[in-house]
Amino acid sequence: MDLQSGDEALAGPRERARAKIEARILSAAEAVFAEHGFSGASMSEIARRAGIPKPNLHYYCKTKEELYQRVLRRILDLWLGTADEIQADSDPAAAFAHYVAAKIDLARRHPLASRVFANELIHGAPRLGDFLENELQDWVAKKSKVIDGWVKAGKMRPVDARHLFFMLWAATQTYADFAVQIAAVLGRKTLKPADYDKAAQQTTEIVLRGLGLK
Amino acid sequence: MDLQSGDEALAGPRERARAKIEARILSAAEAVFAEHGFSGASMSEIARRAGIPKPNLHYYCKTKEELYQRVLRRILDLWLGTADEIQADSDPAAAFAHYVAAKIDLARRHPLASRVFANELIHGAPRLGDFLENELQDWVAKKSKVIDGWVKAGKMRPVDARHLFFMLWAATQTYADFAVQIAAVLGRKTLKPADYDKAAQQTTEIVLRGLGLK
DNA sequence: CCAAAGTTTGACCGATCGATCAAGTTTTAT
DNA sequence: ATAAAACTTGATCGATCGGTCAAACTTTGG
Repeated sequence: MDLQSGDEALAGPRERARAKIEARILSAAEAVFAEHGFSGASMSEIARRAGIPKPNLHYYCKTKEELYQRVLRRILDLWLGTADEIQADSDPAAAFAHYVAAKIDLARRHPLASRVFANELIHGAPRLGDFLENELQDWVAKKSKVIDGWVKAGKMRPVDARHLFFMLWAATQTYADFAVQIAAVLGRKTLKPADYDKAAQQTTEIVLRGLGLK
Repeated sequence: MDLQSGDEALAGPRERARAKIEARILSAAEAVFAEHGFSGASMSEIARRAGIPKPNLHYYCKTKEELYQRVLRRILDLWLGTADEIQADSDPAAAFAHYVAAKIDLARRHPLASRVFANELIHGAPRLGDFLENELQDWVAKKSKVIDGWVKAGKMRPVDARHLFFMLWAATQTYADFAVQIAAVLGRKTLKPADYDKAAQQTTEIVLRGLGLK
């Protein structure tokens, strides 16, 4: 037998199995939290959806609170990861078009994450810690300076950058958070790729024109 | 039965007392449902906030489900009651400006109602019945025809009316549903009247210009 | 090989939930 | 006045919740 095989030293079967099951747990938890909210979600259902007994779930995540925090953290990092295209030397029109497209794409590819975050906000963000006051505020301040610069340079119409972000966030994330409503109005069971494309196109059109960029 | 319901001024002291306590119950329930969602809300807390013992609450509303439905109904009627200004013979610019202002005003004056509704949508609208497929779809179809008419008459740029409504709903209701986030970014504890005014002004500005109405 | 560490699981606990009951009090109709 | 109807409330129920425990099983390191 190959006792000297080095593969296992880097990532033994146990470590790999643990990573795999933790991923299944976080995925199941995200889905259940998105569907039922924190209070409505039960550890039993999360365990069932993850395919493990409930005490086993508590072995990996001591409390429901800790599990929720881990799910939430992953979502916040996903959230802050967008809008790299809003830079001082970017072309405003292209940057906003790219940002809207990226946000709509996020709503399409990660609707559950968006819903967990939205649910947290709706209920007053009791488990968000200081994310809003620190990380998010800093993020907005940084990006707002860029936009203010564009305005001062005469590249776009004067605008309150923070309220502009509120509008962009709302207009894009609504396709994840309120997909049920949108699908019903459009007469569908679920949203189709063409719906997201149309959303991105029209939102971009209105916003660019509204900012004097088209 | 010689008594016709509906007119509280002509009703006896008992009817008036009942109307009063039922209003207190619905108000308390709306607040608790908005804060904790359906699952997270407890009949005990609703009773406590309404100032009555729990069994008394069950006397007026047999089940938590029934109480929630009554709260929800009131909200849906409030929701459908806006946008009377979107009529074929209206001026598009004035109509949209009025609609945005009315929606922002609704977010300011009834944030709890908006949050209960948003919470319901986020979790897949399991208790909305056929509201989305019937009442709301009809509402949107009617208003969309008006907008399509404006487009055909060359009064505004071509636009998908339904996606336009999704954008307007999102951009306005975000000031109710995600007020915590917006307040944090703006560095406030709660939103000020000036914040809502600025939101209405800038949203109107961008939308009108985006639709070629300014 | 063996003992320690890591992992899995059925059974179970106290707390809280929505809901009910039965015995009260108050109001209404006659 | 009186009985029926409407309303109030402390006590309590079964169900479900988050979480724990102890006994098993599996993998790891020496």
